[in-house]
Amino acid sequence: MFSKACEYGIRASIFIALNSFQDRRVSPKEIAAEIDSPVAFTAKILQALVRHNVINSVKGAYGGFEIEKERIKDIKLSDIVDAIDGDSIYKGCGLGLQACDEHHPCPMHDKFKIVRDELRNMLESTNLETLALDIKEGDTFLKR
Amino acid sequence: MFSKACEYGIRASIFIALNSFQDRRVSPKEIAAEIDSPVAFTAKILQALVRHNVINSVKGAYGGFEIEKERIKDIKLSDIVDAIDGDSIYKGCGLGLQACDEHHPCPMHDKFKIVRDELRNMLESTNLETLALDIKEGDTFLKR
DNA sequence: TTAAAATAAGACAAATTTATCCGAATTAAA
DNA sequence: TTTAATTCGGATAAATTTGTCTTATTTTAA
Repeated sequence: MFSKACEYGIRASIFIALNSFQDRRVSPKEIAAEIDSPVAFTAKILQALVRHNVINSVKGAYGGFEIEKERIKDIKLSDIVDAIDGDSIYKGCGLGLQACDEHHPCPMHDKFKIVRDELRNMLESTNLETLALDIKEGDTFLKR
Repeated sequence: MFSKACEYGIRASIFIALNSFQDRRVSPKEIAAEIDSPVAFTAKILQALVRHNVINSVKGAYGGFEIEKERIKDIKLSDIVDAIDGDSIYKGCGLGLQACDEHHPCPMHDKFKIVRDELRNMLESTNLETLALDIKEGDTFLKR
């Protein structure tokens, strides 16, 4: 469904949000350990998230990655997916046709549209705050 | 969402079904031309579909690919996806966790489950007959 | 029996994704 | 101002997916 990069990106963003609630910046090393991902690859993904203004980075000693507390509730899963995988997963044609739309539908179009819209709605209505709070409560997990 | 191989596989299967209704066998060349895909790669995918008993092949002169007429309505999209991409797309964890389930859920688990189940239901309730008939009516298309 | 028309299968190549490594740039504290 | 702790960026490599090519095998018809 999502690329590995995107999976790591979502997991990393949740972990960063969780720490930002406590004003803690985290390093790629700490993030990778917590979400069980390759460090250097994770660092690359973090840079992409910084470029897309999903997270912030602070260079130098005592630096690390963070998200402004007030923005945590405004960051949606779709923002992260957009930044890493683009929007084709919840906007494109299920059979990969470039020109697929209502006027020139692929055979799966109508039925796939329902699924795709459900996915889009889910990604656009789920924010980092909600996800981070569940982790905090110990209800959900970021690895295994 | 689906791999290229899977997209080609679905489109090819629909085209084969369409021709099998008229007792016509089709070649990889004809299929690739019709669904706008690379011939040799498509041929590879067809072989995988044969191995998984989704379609039949007949070797030698006057051979080609076909589906027994009576089976067309019994072949579901999920059979094709299973054969080429496996079932992880509509059964696995959205964040790629191996151990994600009700007892050890990832942060997206509950919300993703709804989407995933919708996808599974769609794939399992859509058969080749339905898809082929829409093409026949000129309502839907296999390329562009 | 031979030739032609097909699929089958495996080796190879290109493109993309996933992953690693290293040096440069930046920043805070000593 | 120096040092240590960081992110940033680019080069490289490994793995996977996508795609090509060539040779075998099978089958029908002449």
